[in-house]
Amino acid sequence: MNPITNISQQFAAQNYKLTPQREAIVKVLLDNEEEHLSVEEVYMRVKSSYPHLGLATVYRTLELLCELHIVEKMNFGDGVARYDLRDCDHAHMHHHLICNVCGRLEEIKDDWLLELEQRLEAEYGFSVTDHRLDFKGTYNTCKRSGCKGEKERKAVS
Amino acid sequence: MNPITNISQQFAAQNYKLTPQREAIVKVLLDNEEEHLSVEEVYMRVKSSYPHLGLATVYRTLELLCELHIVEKMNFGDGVARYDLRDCDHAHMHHHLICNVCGRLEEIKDDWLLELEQRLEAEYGFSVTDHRLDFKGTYNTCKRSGCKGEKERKAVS
DNA sequence: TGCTTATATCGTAATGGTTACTATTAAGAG
DNA sequence: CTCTTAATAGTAACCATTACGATATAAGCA
Repeated sequence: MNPITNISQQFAAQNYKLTPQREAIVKVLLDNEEEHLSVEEVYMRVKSSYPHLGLATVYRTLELLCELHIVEKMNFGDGVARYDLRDCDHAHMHHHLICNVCGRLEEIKDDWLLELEQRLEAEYGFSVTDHRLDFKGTYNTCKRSGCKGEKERKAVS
Repeated sequence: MNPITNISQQFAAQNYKLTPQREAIVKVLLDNEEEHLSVEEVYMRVKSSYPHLGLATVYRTLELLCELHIVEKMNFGDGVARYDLRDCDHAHMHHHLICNVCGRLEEIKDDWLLELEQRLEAEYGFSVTDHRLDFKGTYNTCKRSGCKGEKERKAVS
């Protein structure tokens, strides 16, 4: 199904309207699915298709999308919140690799934690609704070139 | 070894001094090892043993402790940075359970990810230096009482 | 003991991401 | 068409964090 139609239905299901502004924001997210955009970045990009849109609307819309579990808010420790479309029912099933040297951020789509989550349920009486798994380290192909260098990285989120 | 002495040596090893202010801050961290204190919380507590201490010093000291890998800076999405003493060589070997209902935060000391990290090395050419694993969900013993209620929780980090 | 230099601290002003607020506009209901 | 409610725009306020200038403490050296 067309993802916009799909999201529109999710809005309607909870008595929210998919206004042109909201639609423009959702489109930016869909067009940049691979990236983790900050509010400011979303704002910049949406301006080209909807120049009159206000920053506050971006904040409000992203918060709403979060509530509807359409996007996920995340924080990589660089001082700004970043947003990521959730992949339908695979919701939380992805992890991140963050390179200390070049800052590259790769997403891994597999879910490696099902077994662990079962163990949490059994041993801790804790039923998981979401998780987050980030690895920091270096790509072996990256070890020589000091694009940013580990030294100047700010402390980690 | 006395943890203060140990940390003092780590300071000296990198030509930093363990001033009374810094020592007071470290002591607060040691005395609250189980909690993840925010800067403001550290500031409040350290005031009782060192009333004259300034907020900026807390910020600077925690940043320094971060650089020395004595504490870890983390972000749980509540808008403030929180700090956690690193457990000597087990550095990154702990995970978090965060309860949606009551907001409780439990720490799990085991490292469950060694196998995964080997796989990352082999399949992705990525060598891990640190990781972070947080689970969100609910404790089964917690399901009834609506201390905070999931509804009013802010969107997740 | 004094002088010099570097390091830390203090208090506060500035910064910048985020939130709150007021007026205005658009959408539905009757 | 009018009333009511929801959404947006623009901006002011908020608050955690950082930067800054002045003062104080410690170390090195004569």
